Amino acid sequence: MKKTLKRLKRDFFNRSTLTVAKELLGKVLVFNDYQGVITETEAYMGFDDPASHAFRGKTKRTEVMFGKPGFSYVYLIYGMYYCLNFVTEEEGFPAAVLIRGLRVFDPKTQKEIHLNGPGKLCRYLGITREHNAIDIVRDKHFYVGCIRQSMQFKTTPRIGIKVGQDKPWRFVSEELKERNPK
DNA sequence: ACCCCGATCGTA
DNA sequence: ACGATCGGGGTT
Repeated sequence: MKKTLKRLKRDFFNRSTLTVAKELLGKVLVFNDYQGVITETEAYMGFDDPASHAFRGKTKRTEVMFGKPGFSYVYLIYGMYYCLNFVTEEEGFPAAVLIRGLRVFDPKTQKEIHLNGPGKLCRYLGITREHNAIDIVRDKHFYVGCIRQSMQFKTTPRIGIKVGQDKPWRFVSEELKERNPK
């Protein structure tokens, strides 16, 4: 019996970024033939968050962060990895949630694997710059669905940043048996 | 035109 | 602990 997967609508993303980041844990990311449970997220938001790409104002790259909630924000980091975010909050307020961890069923090994890390996650799924600024509330092959309620999680500072470490805006699912990255 | 450096990862 | 690798964004 297949569980029904209810797609998250615009209203889900049009809320406080911290709320969206926490509630995305346990939700199902659908990307083409892949489905995975989100296990780790980080929030980047507003004009007062120095770690956010939008901190210094709107640019070509960060434009989508200022746009409507429910769009993807994909960028290249360190010249070799992509990172996937979902835009949150009302249009004009720059904010997004970084997807850092995913449990997926690997068709090759027939085993569930844990993609821990935003770069590894995008590399495995095949997410690139072409998948930036996609409306994941409307797209047929790229969206987020819900099969269960909420998950237990812990809260920590964000990873890999030199500023904004005072903000505990990383959320990690407690159901993980694997060690935490870093 | 130039330069610095990053929301990472794998190897040492 | 460090190198790979390159585009974004600030500065000249």
